[in-house]
Amino acid sequence: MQNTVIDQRVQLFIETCRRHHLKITPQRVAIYRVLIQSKQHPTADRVFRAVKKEFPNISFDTVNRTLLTFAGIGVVDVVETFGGPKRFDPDITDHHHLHCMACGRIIDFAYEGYARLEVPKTIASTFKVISRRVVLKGLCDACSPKQ
Amino acid sequence: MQNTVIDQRVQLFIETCRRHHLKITPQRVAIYRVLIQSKQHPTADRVFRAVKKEFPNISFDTVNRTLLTFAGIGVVDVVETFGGPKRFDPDITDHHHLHCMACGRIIDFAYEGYARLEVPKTIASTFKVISRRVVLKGLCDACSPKQ
DNA sequence: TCTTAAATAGGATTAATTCTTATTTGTCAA
DNA sequence: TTGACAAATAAGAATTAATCCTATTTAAGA
Repeated sequence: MQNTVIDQRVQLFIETCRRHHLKITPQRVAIYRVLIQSKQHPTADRVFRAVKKEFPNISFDTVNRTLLTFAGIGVVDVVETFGGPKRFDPDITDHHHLHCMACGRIIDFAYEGYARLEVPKTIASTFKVISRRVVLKGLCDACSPKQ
Repeated sequence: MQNTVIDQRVQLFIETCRRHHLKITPQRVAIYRVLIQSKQHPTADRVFRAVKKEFPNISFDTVNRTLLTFAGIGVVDVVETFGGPKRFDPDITDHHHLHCMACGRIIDFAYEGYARLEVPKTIASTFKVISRRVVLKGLCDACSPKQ
């Protein structure tokens, strides 16, 4: 990702924090920077270890709590998983996920064929839908048995 | 669920176990019976507490290990979650999920509009799809703010 | 019935997450 | 610019979820 793009996203992030009366701390900015540059839907521990390079005595709890705070104001998403530690997604635009059952990799994809996954009327009347996503389970290229 | 339906499903379950050379233990049958009668996508702990009524000294580990074994042979599914303990689904037919973000309830629904969630070609060529599901996040009836 | 590998119970261990408390630090108002 | 204060942090303790270890038991095939 380009530096200018990163700075733009950080700027938007800071504005979102202000709107929610969250203090702009260097830790929060560093955590957000790590997040938006990560491709792998990282766990809190992965983010922690990456941020630790810049802030050697940041605590795990700060990273974890911050990620949950970010999720609370909608700047990151907690990704659906099938057990194991929580994983975070800095891409909050509409997209879908492939889960490799072998290596655990989660791969983003967009597909206009799913663009309007309309919700059945019987559901829409009793359930307020906030987000919708197609989740595919399977085997990624690297994990598929080669013949 | 009717007793005859339960017995039929248990019979199929037993046959599946035999096909996979798994021993038919009373614990496994009891765990399976609890599962197919549960509507709430229970955690291992919930299953444990339910089975404990019948087997007062079954161990949590047995229940948990058994559930994972069942998932391995495909008689139950591990459901997608957003953190927290694993949850299990005895319904292995194609269906979709609503997740209430407030109470954590997971609601099954079927919808023929999603019946053929075709996979984009670019994905299908690099990823072997095993299952597909629409995951909706939102608020269930009980948790929606009333006006 | 006998043998044996698989499964279980129970407790210990590890992993993931959250809580507690003393200290520090952004932010807002003066 | 400074001071006050609520919010945020660091560090470690505590909790919850999951897994491992080992001695014992048991289902299933010979």
